Amino acid sequence: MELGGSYLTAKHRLQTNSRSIRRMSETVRTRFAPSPTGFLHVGTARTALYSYLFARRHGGQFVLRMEDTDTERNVADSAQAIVDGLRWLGLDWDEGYLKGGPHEPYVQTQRLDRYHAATNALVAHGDAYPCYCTQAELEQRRKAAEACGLPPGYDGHCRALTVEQVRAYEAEGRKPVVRFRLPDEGETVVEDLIRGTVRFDNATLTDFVILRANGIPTYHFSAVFDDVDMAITHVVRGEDLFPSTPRHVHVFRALGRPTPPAFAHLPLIVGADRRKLSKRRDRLSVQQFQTDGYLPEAMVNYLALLGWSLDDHTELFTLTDLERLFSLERVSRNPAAFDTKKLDALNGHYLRQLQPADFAARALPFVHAAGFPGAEPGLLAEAAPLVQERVTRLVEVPGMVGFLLDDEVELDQAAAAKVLTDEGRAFLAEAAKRLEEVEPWTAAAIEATLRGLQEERGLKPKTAFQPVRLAVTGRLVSPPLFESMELLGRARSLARVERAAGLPG
RNA sequence: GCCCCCAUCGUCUAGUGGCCUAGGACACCACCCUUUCAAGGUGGCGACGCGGAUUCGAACUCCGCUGGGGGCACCA
Repeated sequence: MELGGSYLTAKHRLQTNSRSIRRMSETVRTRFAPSPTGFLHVGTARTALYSYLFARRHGGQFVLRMEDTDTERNVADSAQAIVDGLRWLGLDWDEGYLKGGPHEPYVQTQRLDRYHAATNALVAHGDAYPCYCTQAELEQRRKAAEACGLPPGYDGHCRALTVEQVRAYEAEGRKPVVRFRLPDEGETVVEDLIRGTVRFDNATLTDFVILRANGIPTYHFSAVFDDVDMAITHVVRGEDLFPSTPRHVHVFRALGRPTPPAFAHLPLIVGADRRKLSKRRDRLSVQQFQTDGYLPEAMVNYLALLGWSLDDHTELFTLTDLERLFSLERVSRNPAAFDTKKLDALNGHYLRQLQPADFAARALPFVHAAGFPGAEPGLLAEAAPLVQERVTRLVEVPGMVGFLLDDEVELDQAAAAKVLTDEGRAFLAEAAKRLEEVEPWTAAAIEATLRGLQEERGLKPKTAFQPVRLAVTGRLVSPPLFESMELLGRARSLARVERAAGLPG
């Protein structure tokens, strides 16, 4: 690209670039445009969800675009991590990154030639101009302005440079940026689907950089350019971008789209401390929730509820439900605090709803990772009904089924001291004998036998059964006892009961 | 400092002038069920930030205040 003198000579107004005129098509097109600077953040994920849902609800298209113009902050593999997160949540995109489509490429650093052509045209048209101010100069003037109580924005220093001034700067070896020229007077109106009509006084808006000295555009330009180029009809994004929207409105206009897309600025998600979610304080990445044992169904449901509601009582939604019911009109305007408790409750709900085989399949990786590489899905599926209503997250499953997987269980010492009294051990000894006779080895038969013995001895159920539970599972808290014994099998159950019976009190 | 947004139980929210002595969910507490832990059931605790104005009547409208959040980069 060329900068400098060429801008000054092209004083005539260019014909509006026909490519940038793109009527709002009837089909809704939304996009999710993350920066590959890390993992998929829960706040970002919610933005993606709402954007996706809005497109689906209206039979439109959902586009995935990578905004990697801050090359300093790009993190290797993070685009893939974001994609993985979206796929895990079940948010499929119709075109874009990794999928291609009519507006390729969908990675901004691969679109530099387009941005250059467009910024050149903007300069020629008078909507933008090269600026040679150095960072140090800007900083100095900003401070001076602030000292006088003036806004810290750009002061328009390079707005009307003479040819001589430009030559002088060029001779110094300065590399210019390109700034977008904003009106000094009047007001800019932003129409927002969630916030309504907001007016900004143009006097508070200052010229901003759209092309860096290194030839890479800034977000405020590339995002707008691509939204025009990709025929995006609805921009759904976080509220943090709301104050930048008047700038964008002007760039849309300059790019030949006098009516910008519809905007929907979502309220921010804040932490339990009501402050912006922070990588340091909060668990933020969708992947982290995945490895902590949350189900995508729960995550989607929770995120949907975090700033949106259907009515005064419906709380459970599948992604498919949401694709039918979601609406931006019902998005809340106040920032929502991320509350893990509610997520936990939803996760427990969805965990309990899973078919045993499905539950087993989802829990298996967690069981394997917890030190039971030999665990079989079949056994897990059998144990599922006992475990499902007792866990909140998948990571808790191994702890619950460990006694079925370990050849030997280690008895909780404190529990043993409490429960393996003389009375308890006597019960265990007799129980072992009777258990040998139980036929068939089913929970019902085991229960009948043990309950018979307990009543015979005049013991309270607790006094009788807690020692058995400890013997069989190693703990005083476990899945239902008789069902567990059935699953464990006669041989292992008996061995454990006998062993505990013989232990010294 | 300047600009913008927001304001109902601890949290997510319903509520768009009378249906509200403000509804639901999560959390919490109690009870029931029960061999443990859960799950489930029943009940309870718990909110319209403050001050004006409009109105016969304000959670709902308007103004001010207070409080919270966001933004003012060659980050997005």
